[in-house]
Amino acid sequence: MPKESVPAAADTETRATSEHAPDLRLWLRTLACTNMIESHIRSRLRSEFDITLPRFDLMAQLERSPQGLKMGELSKRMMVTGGNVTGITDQLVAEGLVVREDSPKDRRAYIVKLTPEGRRSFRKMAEAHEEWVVELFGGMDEKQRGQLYELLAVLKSSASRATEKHRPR
Amino acid sequence: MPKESVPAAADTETRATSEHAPDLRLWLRTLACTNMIESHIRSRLRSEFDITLPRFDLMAQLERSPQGLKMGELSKRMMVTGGNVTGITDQLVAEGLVVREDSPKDRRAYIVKLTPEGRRSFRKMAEAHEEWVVELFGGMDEKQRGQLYELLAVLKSSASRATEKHRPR
DNA sequence: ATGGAAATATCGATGCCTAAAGTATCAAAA
DNA sequence: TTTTGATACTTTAGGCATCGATATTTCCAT
Repeated sequence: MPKESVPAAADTETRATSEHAPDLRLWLRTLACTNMIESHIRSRLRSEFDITLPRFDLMAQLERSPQGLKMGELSKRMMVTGGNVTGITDQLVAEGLVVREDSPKDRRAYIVKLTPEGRRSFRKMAEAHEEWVVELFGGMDEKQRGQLYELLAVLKSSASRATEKHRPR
Repeated sequence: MPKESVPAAADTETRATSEHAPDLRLWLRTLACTNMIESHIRSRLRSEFDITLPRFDLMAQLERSPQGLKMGELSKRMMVTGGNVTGITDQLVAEGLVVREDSPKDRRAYIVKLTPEGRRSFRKMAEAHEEWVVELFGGMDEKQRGQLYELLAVLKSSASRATEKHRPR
């Protein structure tokens, strides 16, 4: 039985048509780039390290905070809800990459830490991850990357302002 | 009991630290912009039209193909797997926005079409959606938007080449 | 002190997404 | 005609994400 063909790179830009406003085309192109890159990274994390992006992200937070983090702090830093962190942490604990320790100060809370194996494992993955990103952006020259970086800052504050205006009740 | 605080805009850029390679910071900023915009759009689709982005996207495909599309065609155009399209279509059928008709030519296949109500509903949503995007990019001037559009084309082909090199067996 | 509000984490329900396996149909070769 | 392989779709299992509810603990105003 034939394996399902996979959406390799999620080129959302194909949604654009000539009738679309220029801003819409710009947005769809932005989305297409992000999807392509993120999907490539997900797929290599999976094929080369057998890990998912959310788990990698959680470990990245812990690597930067060797003293460990409470579930709620992880949740804030990763910008995801608490219930989500519970599940991802469960998985990493089961894999022996992370431990939950009781907080000595607050019996409601846990302190999550990388295990030695988790730390070792993460460092290898992070190195590869950075190389992939360098490859993905490697077709842009230094000046282009700088320009893009600046323009995205403008976009970010533009979008911030717009979302601000439409206040989340 | 306090309601769970929500990850409003997923600012992945906060993951960046000074030790990160410039390319990594650029990537995280790209991701941050996309997440912020996409999350805003999702949230407004939900609050103003009570619909999800995937359902909106599926309807957008059908709007552009008034003769209807087979499930497999939807899957290809939306760049998602077939099983996914099955689920989303089920929902839209239940809401009366879409119909599955038997293909007269091929008894394996369905033709999915917007219902009149689906079409009416989609047009209203699409108009609002476009306005939101215009607002979100409104803080950039014409020249900046043009530059961004061009730079993203460079990035897209750069990323394409990189993913090409690392051939998905 | 103590009673209520806030904080910490978990759980259950729901939705989107993939990969893999299963069913039905089609088309063409043996 | 029968078989064979490809195609169209569904189903199942697993992961990630949200939301809302709940249990426990802590904090604070009285």
